[in-house]
Amino acid sequence: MNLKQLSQLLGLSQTTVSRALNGYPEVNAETRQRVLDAVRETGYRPNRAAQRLATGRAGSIGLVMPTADGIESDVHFGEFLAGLGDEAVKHDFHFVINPSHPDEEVATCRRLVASGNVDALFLAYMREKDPRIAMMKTLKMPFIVHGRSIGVPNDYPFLDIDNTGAFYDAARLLAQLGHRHFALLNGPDYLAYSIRRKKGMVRALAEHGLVLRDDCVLHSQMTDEHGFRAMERFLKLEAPPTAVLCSSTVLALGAVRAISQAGLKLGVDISLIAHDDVLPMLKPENFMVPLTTTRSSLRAAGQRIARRLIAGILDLETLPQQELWRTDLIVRASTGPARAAR
Amino acid sequence: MNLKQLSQLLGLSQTTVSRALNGYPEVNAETRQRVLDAVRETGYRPNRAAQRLATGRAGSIGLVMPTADGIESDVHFGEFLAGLGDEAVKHDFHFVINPSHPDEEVATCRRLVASGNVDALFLAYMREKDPRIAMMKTLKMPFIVHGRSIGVPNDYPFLDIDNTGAFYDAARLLAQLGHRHFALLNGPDYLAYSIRRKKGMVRALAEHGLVLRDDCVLHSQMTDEHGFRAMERFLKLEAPPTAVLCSSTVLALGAVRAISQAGLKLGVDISLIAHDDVLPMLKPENFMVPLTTTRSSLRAAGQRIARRLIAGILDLETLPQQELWRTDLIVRASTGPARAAR
DNA sequence: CCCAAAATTCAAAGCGCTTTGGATTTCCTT
DNA sequence: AAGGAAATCCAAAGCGCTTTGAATTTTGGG
Repeated sequence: MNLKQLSQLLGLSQTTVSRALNGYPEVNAETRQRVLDAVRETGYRPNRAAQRLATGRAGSIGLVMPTADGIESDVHFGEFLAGLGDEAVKHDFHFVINPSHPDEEVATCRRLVASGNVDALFLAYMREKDPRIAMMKTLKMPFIVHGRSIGVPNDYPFLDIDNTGAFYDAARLLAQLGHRHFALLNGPDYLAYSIRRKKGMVRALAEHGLVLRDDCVLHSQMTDEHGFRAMERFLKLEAPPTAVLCSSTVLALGAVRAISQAGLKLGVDISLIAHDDVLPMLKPENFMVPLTTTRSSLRAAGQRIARRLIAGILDLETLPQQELWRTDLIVRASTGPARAAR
Repeated sequence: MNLKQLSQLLGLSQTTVSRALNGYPEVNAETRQRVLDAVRETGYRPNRAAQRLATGRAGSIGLVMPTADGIESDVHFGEFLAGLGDEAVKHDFHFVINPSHPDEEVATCRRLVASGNVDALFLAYMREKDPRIAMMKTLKMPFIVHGRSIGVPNDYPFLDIDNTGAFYDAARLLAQLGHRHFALLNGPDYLAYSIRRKKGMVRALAEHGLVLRDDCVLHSQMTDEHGFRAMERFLKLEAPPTAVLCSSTVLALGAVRAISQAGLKLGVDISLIAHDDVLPMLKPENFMVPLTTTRSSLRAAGQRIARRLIAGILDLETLPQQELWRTDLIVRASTGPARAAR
């Protein structure tokens, strides 16, 4: 059943039916109702490909999923996607997900845009001097960056959380509690948020005359295993850290295990603060020793980004182009005064 | 730059250029090379919408992501998606992901198919007597089911793991070790795999004259928290279970915590076997007490499904229509003889 | 009642690509 | 050198929808 058949059935022109369907004003209310009824009865669905070809719009937003054989998947991606989905489903939008090797994201983005399959692009996993931003600015396609790059003009639409501030606050709290030896379990070193978090931490430490030693820093995918192994390694150092910052509760999971396996008590012998993306799968308050965290819902970010993207495509409303969300520092039992300071 | 312009530039007809691009034989090798060169220089990209409209093919596979505001996201979804992606990226396919409230999956599937945006559909989160299968059979679109429904004719293409067998084996092992009181931490009760796993477990127990008590069964989303709370509850029973089966390492994570919090030793006081989807984020061998598991890589399943789907669309090769993968029972330290049986 | 303005409806022209059916050239064979 | 097959290439017809510009019908004021 296509438009032509439907219009013949109704004894109307394609034009009128099309207009009735798309809410144009110049169609008689009664006629419109007839059309709508016919649609319901026949189950007519416009062919999206044709619609797209005619309008140039696609009804979908594109994203590049960094993945490849042998590359670990990122838990956080799914949660973010769920957020995008919550919002997208309300407007009958869908996503076009283009998998890409992490090192070919620029090319993949370009292809995705050129494919005409998407109305807007979502960019994430920002790197330092990320070339995708400059590229997107040359195209006229709406886009939003989740996160921010570093070292490029800051004049693109983004939604980011205050990573620097979050880790500054966290590190400061621990420094104030008297800790002197710090460790950081961070995300991949090429990602902007990792860089910012480290920077925030280093700044706070500097204000207390402290430094972050290179051998107390991990940069890796955020899995339980990496957290465990790194923490294990840190604890074997001659002056092991007593204060640890984690970029994810998943890393924290492994770290906590290493800590208790070493016979140390979290919140007593060693303090830990993790960044909490509010993954339903793993809540910091449910850890054996509830975790102090810097919190910001990844899912909420996804919802917001979808909202902005869709608004941009549909010219609905003008939402702010740049948002920087604060994180909440939530103190639980995993942080306590340093031993020596007691 | 479109086909018309490109063909004018080359002094050829659109037909010839199109054929050169799509590998048809009736075009001179030299001419083809000229076309290819021109494409490289101009950066011409065919408009997918037009291509789609003309061919009816979309170059993408559709999937429905069950999500909604307030509904927890499923960690396993991301890992599976990564698998799909690994394979899809090799053939320049992408996904169209349609978010849907879990209760409206049938309608969403139908819409997705009707939209003409996808060449094939992937179905997951199968339920008992799942209506999507019958629906898909009436349409002519290729599809693959991840998992199997229950109580419907078994004549559709699927890839499933032997859930019944996995949990049968696991339960039998524990029964043989002398355990008499069992518990099950399972996925949502309406999902087919949950039902099968329970069935396999119940069968093994029956063979040993044992039963699975209703108050020792949890059906829920697979999160750490649910695992923790349920286990906590189980341990308060008058005759607490000494043998636990978990549908996911994520549930196991919470369960293990509840167990050690109760002062019990895993593998000694209580035995636990979890199903392991091989999530990079959470490996059973890294648990404080390494977990005995039934293992089957979710990502591998994703890869395989994408492979079959794409082969189906492109008529590449004929792959088996139904596959049932065995799971590996891997014994680690979380299982031991029952106390009383020592 | 008449006529201009407003309200509806329509025919037809794309959107950019694939593909059918033919036309034109080239290549062999006899 | 003629005839037919093979190799190339092309014009034009869609694919199903939106949208422009115009035609037709209604409406309302004088």
